Amino acid sequence: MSAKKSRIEDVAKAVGVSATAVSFAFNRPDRLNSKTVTRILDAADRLGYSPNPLARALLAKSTGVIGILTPQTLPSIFKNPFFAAFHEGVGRACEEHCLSLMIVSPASRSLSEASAHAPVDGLIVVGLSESHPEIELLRRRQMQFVIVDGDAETVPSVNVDDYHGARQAANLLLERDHRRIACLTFEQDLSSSHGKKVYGVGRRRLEGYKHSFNDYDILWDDSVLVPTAASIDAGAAAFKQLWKNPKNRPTAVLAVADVMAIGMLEEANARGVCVPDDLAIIGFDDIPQAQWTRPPLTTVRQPMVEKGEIAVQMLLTLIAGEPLTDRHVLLPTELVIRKSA
Amino acid sequence: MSAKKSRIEDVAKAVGVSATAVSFAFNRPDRLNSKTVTRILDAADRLGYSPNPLARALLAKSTGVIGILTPQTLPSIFKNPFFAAFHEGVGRACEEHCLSLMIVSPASRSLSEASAHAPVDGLIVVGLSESHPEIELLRRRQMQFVIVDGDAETVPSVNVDDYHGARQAANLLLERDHRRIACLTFEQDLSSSHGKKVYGVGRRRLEGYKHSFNDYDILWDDSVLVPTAASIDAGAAAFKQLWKNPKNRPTAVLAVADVMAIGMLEEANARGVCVPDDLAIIGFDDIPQAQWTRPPLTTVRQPMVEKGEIAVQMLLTLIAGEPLTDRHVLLPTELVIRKSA
DNA sequence: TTGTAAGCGTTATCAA
DNA sequence: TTGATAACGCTTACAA
Repeated sequence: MSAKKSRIEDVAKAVGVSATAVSFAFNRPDRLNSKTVTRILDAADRLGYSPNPLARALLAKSTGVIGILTPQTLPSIFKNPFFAAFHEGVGRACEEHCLSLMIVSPASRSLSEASAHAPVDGLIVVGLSESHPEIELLRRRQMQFVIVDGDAETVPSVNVDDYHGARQAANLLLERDHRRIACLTFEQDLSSSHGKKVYGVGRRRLEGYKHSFNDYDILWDDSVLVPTAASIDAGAAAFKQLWKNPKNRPTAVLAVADVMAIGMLEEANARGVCVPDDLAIIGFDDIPQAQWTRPPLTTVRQPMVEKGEIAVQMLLTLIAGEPLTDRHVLLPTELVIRKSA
Repeated sequence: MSAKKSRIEDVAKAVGVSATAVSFAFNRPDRLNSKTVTRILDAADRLGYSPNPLARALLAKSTGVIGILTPQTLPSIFKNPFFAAFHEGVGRACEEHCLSLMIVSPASRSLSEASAHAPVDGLIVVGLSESHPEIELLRRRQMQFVIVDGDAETVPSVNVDDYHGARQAANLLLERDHRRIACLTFEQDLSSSHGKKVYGVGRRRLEGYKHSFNDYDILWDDSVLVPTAASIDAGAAAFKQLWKNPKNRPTAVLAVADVMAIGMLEEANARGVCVPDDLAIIGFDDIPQAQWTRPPLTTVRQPMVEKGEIAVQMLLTLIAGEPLTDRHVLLPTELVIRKSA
């Protein structure tokens, strides 16, 4: 039915020149007689020819595409406002450098397998630490990449000051005499690989909470932890779980992500539990929605957009083979006090 | 410094076999002595080898990546909640088929130029009609693609019933005796190419408004149109413009996108203008945020997630060379009455 | 069970 | 100003 895609040879034959000439017409028009260029370009247009990007990239060893790799599923990434902001930053930098962006889907495959199939010049890996076995593989394959939101000593990385952000959040609650505080953690925080906690960010936030608890001589008991997926729904579910047993209800909640906090807050509202009087809530991230909840969410702000921009810049200097002035960027966090705590 | 990426030959030499054998070890392990396979895979692992996806794709004529192409900039796409929902649907389908997703950046280039550089198996084109010259090019290049939110008679497309959604929105206002109504339109709606309006969706929504105006014998005057970018900020700016001249203020606003409506609503709130009493507002899309505004936004709902899913499915059958049962999908819209009108 | 050789669609080098 | 030829890194008949 539909004619095959035309190749460089087809154009060459149609015009009566060599393939080289056609290539030149597209890439170095100056090296050809301008009349020839016109003839070639005309024929190309007529035949609907344009150079195969794959063949081109194979030779150039560059596709003009960078990828984002993270263990989460595609739909959950797009549902997550943190990623929206992060992508905005990444997108800004891509735009600036005429790069396209690929969101690599781990799907059923392993991360490294997925990334091995991805025709990208480099990868931004979100939420995985250097010690993760999949990361180890990327490195062995000489893939260029930057870690975002993960522990890294060797590999270039971008992180925010999770620890101090978390301390400020916990301190606010503690100062206000909360003593029964639950923590909504990332699900991965409790899993480990080779005896090391895999997910650096959650661990650092948890450590911040923990140390503040210590300062106030509150004994830390892992039973305060509620592993929660990064979504509104999961936050709502966490509320139900926490509220089930009337004797054991917390007076406050620290969430490692705003989405969880917002889910919890909405569910509390729906059940007639008053925030912050009956339950104080503090989130983390300061996604735009945090301002619009009722009451507005107290949270720890991190520069999500900037994080994305910086990650791309680092990746690009890496790809260019230039030295990085700062291999481990640490961006500040800041407690934003609104009305939920 | 860093050793070059290892190629298939390196592995072959290390093991003392041919490149073919290495290829087989990865792709048809059954065709090789299982011991040989192990030796090869071991060596590959040791050398950090994995097949070059570009070379592979060149041969297979397939990359396992589909692209999304739209005239907007990358950051504005990610800031736009409509795309978040749309991407969620696209992501769901990609996940299901083990596909990765590429967001093609037009950046400074023309759309067709950008897409010509994209190593994808097919494209979902959002917001461009078939008659657009860039689309014409895609087609001539034998690129597989599906149009979303754009007029199409030949090319497969996914759209929602913009016209009737818009009519319902306008009718609600008209029934409630609003007579001075402004319309926030997409910026592209007023531009045209070859004498045809380029952006089908906005045109259809506008036509819906217009016909309802006619039904109520209100004369349509293009001065009610306020071209507005698809962002909260632009919506806020539109409010300022509309409110500038006290004699000319509308009593109601129809926005072709929720983001515009929300920007307008927020700015109205900030200025002490009461919605819906001083100004009624109706949006379009029903993004999640529409429920959380104060007052909650009355709007026209469209199935954004489903739209994305369906677009991918169509694209995949197209790529597979199979016939499409329905080349032009039209999804329903529905007026959601909340409190802003 | 393994290897040889051709080819995927380009671009780079060098010569004409 | 143009063209032959050899890469790029892999897969796949076909042969051994």
